[in-house]
Parts: sequence; structure tokens; C-alpha cells
Amino acid sequence: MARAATTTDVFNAIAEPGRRQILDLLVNGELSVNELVEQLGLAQPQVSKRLHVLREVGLVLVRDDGRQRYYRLNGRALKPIHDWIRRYEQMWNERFDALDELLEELNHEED
Amino acid sequence: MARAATTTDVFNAIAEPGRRQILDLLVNGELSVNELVEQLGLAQPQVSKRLHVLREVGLVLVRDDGRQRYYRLNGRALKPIHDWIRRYEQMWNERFDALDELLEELNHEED
DNA sequence: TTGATATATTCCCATATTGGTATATAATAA
DNA sequence: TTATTATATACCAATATGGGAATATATCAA
Repeated sequence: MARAATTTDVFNAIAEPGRRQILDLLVNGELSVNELVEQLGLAQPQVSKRLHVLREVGLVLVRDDGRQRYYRLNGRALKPIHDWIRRYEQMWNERFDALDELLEELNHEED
Repeated sequence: MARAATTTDVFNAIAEPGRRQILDLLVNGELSVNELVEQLGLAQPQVSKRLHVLREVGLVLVRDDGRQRYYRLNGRALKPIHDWIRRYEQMWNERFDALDELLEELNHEED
């Protein structure tokens, strides 16, 4: 085993910049594959392959309309990542810095 | 080129479950490599290799104390991921569901 | 039916990744 | 100095990955 298959793990799915880019484009609404190809400047198969991965982990949903296939975002699938990272959020909030914590303690003592 | 090197990208760094597990353990404070080895149940080289990746992307910081090397979290390095994912947060917050948005619009009209 | 268009899939290749094992390095203890 | 302990690195094998090109498939148009 070399690594968890990217198709079964949302964390892996967003590890590739091109896939994140697709999600970013879909924020504004659904797009067909060709529209994505144009905006990404990638070859069509590469786009389809990325969409395949994103679909497998549930990050995008599909709607067929004639020859075009419209992809749209399913942001809910990102929630596990958000939930995981929220545990660390305090670490870059200045109010949790050691100095601030100390100052806060001192303020409490003054009360 | 197959894929962005994991050592240069925080998104890739957290794509591997074992690396996330290490970060989760370090939330409670610094740990030596051996302490991590015990808690993870992995072989020492595997732990060191993961720590190497985490260190390269700045997710952990190091302090040497004699023979032991203590690793601690640098959660700030996770901020780019948090910032990226925040753009999607609304998508799983019920208050942003279509119905709620409609209701909000109606409220505005009443003002 | 034939041709064009939109998308997905397959194939091959170069590289990346991880696990496992062995070994290197550095610090300490005897 | 020698042995031991803590950690890092090198090496190898198996698998995963992404790019590129070709091709399959499905839909529509003429």
C-alpha cells in the first residue's frame, strides 16, 4: 500500500491544486465540462479526470443536459475538513497567544 | 511531473491520515519522537519521515533536548487551508439554504 | 445515415509516495 | 573508549499519481 486512494478521501481530493481550482470555479454556479476546460486552460481529458475524482468523493454533483454535463458544487462534502481544522483555529487567533493569555490573566486578577 | 511535491504544500501534507494523526497528538503539547512512536504504534522511521514532511511545510517546530527531539505544533501553518475552506462554509450552514435566503429577502423588502 | 460535438475512458510513461529494513549520526552512559 | 539510546536518512519494492494522446460513447444536426 502506498497511500490512501485519492478517490476515497476528501482530504486527498483537495490536495491537488487543479481540483481545488475546479471547486473554486464552481462556487459561482454550475458549469459544463467545456466551460471548465476553457477557464482552466487544461486539456479536456485532464478536466474530466479531475471531475471524476471530485464526483467520487461527493464534492461535485452532476446534471445532464443533452450533450453537456453540468457540474455543481456540493460544499457539504468539505465539512469534515472544516471540522478537523477548526480544532486548530485558535492557534492563529492572536487572542490565544501566550502573551495575550498572560495579560488576560492579569486583568482577571485586577477584577 | 506527476503531482505537486507533498513537501512543498500544506494541502498535501495533511492529505495523509498518519500526518494528521501526528498533528492531533501534538495539540496537547510537544512530544518527542519516541513518545509519538508509542502513541501511534508505527515504526520509528515512519514517524520520523512524517515529521520530516510536516516540518518542511512548517506545520511543526522542533526543540532539541539532549538525545530527544521535541516536536510541537505550529497551527498557524494551517491557516491557508482554513481560509480556503471558509469560502465554502456557508454551503453547509442551514441559514444559507435557499429557503432561508428567500425569507431573508422578504424581510429586507419589509424594511 | 453521416458527421460533428461533448464528455469519459483507456493506455502508456515518468515520477511520487509509502512501507519496511538497514544504516548513519548524535548524544549520553558506563 | 565503548555501548546504548534517540532520531534521521538511505535504499528498495509496490503502488498511486498526473500528463498526454488516442479512442470510446453519447447526443445532436444535417
